[in-house]
Amino acid sequence: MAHDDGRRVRLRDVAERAGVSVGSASQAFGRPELVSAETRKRVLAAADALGYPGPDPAARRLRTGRAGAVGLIFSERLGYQFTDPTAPAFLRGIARGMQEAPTGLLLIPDSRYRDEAARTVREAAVDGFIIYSAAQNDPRVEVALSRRLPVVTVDQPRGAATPFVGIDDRAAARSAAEHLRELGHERVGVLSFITALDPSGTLELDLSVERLEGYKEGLGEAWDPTLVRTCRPNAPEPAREATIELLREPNPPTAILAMSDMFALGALEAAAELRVSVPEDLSIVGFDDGPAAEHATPPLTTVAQPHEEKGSLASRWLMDQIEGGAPPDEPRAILPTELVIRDSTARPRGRRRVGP
Amino acid sequence: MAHDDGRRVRLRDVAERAGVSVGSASQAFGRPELVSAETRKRVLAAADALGYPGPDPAARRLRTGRAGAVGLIFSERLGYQFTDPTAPAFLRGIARGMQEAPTGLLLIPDSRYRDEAARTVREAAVDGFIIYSAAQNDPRVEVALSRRLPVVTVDQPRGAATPFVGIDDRAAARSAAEHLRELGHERVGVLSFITALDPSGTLELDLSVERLEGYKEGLGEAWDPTLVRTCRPNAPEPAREATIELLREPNPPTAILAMSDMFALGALEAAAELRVSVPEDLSIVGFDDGPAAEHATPPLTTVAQPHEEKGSLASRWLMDQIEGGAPPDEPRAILPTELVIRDSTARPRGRRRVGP
DNA sequence: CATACTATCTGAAACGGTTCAGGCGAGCGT
DNA sequence: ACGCTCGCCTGAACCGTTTCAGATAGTATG
Repeated sequence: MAHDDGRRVRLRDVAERAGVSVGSASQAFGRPELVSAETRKRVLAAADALGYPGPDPAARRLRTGRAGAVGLIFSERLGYQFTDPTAPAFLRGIARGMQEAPTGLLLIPDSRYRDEAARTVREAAVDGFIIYSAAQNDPRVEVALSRRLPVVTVDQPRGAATPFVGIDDRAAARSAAEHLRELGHERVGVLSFITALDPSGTLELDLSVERLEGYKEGLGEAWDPTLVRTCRPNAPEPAREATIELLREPNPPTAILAMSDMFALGALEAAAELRVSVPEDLSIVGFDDGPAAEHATPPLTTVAQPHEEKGSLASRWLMDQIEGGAPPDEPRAILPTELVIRDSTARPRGRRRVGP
Repeated sequence: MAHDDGRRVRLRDVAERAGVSVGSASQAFGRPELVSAETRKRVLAAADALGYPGPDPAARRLRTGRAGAVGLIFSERLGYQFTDPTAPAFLRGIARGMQEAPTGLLLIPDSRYRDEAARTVREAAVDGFIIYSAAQNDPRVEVALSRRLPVVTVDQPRGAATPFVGIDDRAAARSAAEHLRELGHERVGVLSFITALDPSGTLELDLSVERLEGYKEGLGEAWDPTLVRTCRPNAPEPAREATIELLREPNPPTAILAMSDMFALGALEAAAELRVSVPEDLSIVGFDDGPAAEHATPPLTTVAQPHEEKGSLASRWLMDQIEGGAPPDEPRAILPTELVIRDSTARPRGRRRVGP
């Protein structure tokens, strides 16, 4: 083989061997309709003989200005976030929104050292970013914005001056709380991501503040701040512990509002452990309606949100910006949520019907 | 602002404004130790004033030859694969293995149109690929290999001449089968990804062939091909249906070997539905030991495999190759598996102890 | 037969950085 | 005062493509 001296094979080498100009060689790969079939064949043959891996993506990108990928900025460290059973649906949505153009998705892990994560964002070869539920002060958000690329924000942070896709967290939470009130519950525990009062407030997600407010509004006079427990991370275990704590109080709650299905699952475990039957002795409402909710025992009453739609809308908007240049007309979508009532909620035991 | 005429701000503009050469401006960003503090400050100030987004990643990459990202080739379409509860652990491992270098992870979705997926692979701006459980004939694999970049294969396909990380699927499956034999089961159903005889054999994963062989070996004379059911996709539902079918046979199996925890979960559902109690009337063995296994009712006996280790080893090997250039000495790691026995398996009911 | 196209190919100019060999003063040892 | 070293900076080459304005030749048109 002629050029097998450790050097990378370049388009120029291929062109040379095929006896055509570099320009033609390039066309042979990228725009077959511009060269004769004969030429194309020769170029391809030469490429094959030389073991040419195809046009270098970086060079192409430099010239064309398109990276063929979008960056996804997650709220938690890569490994951890994927624990969230909600992510798959979201990703599926993204994939659907990008279906047309063959586009890669660059996950940007939040390293323990935030500077590094920010650096990854700064250096990422992408055409745009989707920011998915990031913390208010995440440095990656700022860096992403400073890249002057199209950006779509999902869920968080709400403040950003970019197209936004999300839900009405407050109203959704309120509906969950109202459901419990209507059933007659008067002592309601809350499993929260974080409280407004959390000392490490730096990581604060406004989403959770909204939900907390929603719970409070929906609960009305039944709202009791002493029954609020903060759980982290978003997994069953911390919720299990918190629930056990709540159930062991002298005057335990008859219902639990969980900010995620994961928390609800933890609460379910706690109840089973303490032989408290759900929903007879304890009602539980989750949030998310992830895949597990339906299959829990008992099936979970929970707030359903359109994870997949969030993803597909976000990526479609992003692709539109990348291709068309212009942001969407109404750059703010608040998607509908729905309280789906299954078997984990009921009237509190011994509760008389309200009325005369 | 001087250059705010729609044109992108280039390093040259920054240098000009700061009154230094392009070279110095570049150093100011990339290698601060090579310029005086004074110069650096001026450059940064100029960049700030001009709204310079930082060095263009594509240009940098073209010059330096490093992309700062690795590609991950999945076995299923982007959206779907993440349904596999095993993926998070694997991803976590990858993230851990890449911790040092700030590196992105480019997910390469398998489009419905395979050519497109292959094109994404060909054009991806990455320094290497991790192939994770891809089908034998997946065109993306071939394309990835032809890019002449470092590659590490995980689980699948086994044939590839690249460093490989996996488990001994056959031995693992065998241990599961032997466990049932030791308990005294003689009719054992199998829920398989696919059979060797599958007509659409094009997608065949050798992994599942190995497992099937392992089951067969472990079951010995109890092996009965008529009790093998093929389920797809890897989710509870198809397994549920298959199990119901099996249980309704005239002479139903007393145990089930499932090739994944998802299948085992489906079997569990089927049993509950038919009021067949587990493990008394039906033993079930899963595969994977994903997060759900432990929390299933009853907790699942299953083959545990080190998902996270697979990820971290693969990414470490890949990074080593990217950085050092040389593949690992022993480019083949078979990680240990373990049969973890929980409560979904027991002696078949009415089964007399073996002996005189 | 001259003219106007059409089809195809060529060559060179970007694209936006990074790197590196040198140049230029200033400080230092003697 | 001389020669060195050292720190800092400049300028130009180069990374591997794509694109685009011509050049060329062959073909259809009038």
